[in-house]
Amino acid sequence: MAYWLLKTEPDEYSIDDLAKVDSFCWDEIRNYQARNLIRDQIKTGDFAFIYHSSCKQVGIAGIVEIISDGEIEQAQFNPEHAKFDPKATQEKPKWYSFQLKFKQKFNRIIPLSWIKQQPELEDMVLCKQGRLSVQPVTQPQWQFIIARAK
DNA sequence: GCCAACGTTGGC
DNA sequence: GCCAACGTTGGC
Repeated sequence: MAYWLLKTEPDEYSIDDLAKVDSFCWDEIRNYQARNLIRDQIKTGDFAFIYHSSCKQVGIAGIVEIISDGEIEQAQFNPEHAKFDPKATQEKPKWYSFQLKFKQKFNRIIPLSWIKQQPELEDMVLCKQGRLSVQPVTQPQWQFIIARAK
């Protein structure tokens, strides 16, 4: 089982929105590093942090469970869709998505500023590479953050 | 809203 | 395949 961190702008879609639905398709990712992780590595039964970016309280807001492997994303084929990709074909899709479901909202956001201060978390992708919207989390990092959330 | 850091595009 | 120009992300 693997752990992940998923960024979202809460003004667009937040942990509270996730809590309202049975499941949700995490799509519209248009970054090759993230795409490769989704296509090749994300599996049913993995868990992920939901991270709120570009907002007042930047940080980790809660936990979701991954409930599908990576699957071909549909928006890329839809000319009406903002994320339509004219270079993608059914035979050669470019982008991938996956399904997830809400597990838990933390009582308080775990702030990025706190994460950056922890020596145990200094190797987190979040600290090293700001811009990756789907990123792996190691088990020690996951456990360390979970402990703080309690 | 600014702007640094990073990713993508496209001419050569 | 290099790299300059451009676009986007995302913290502050």
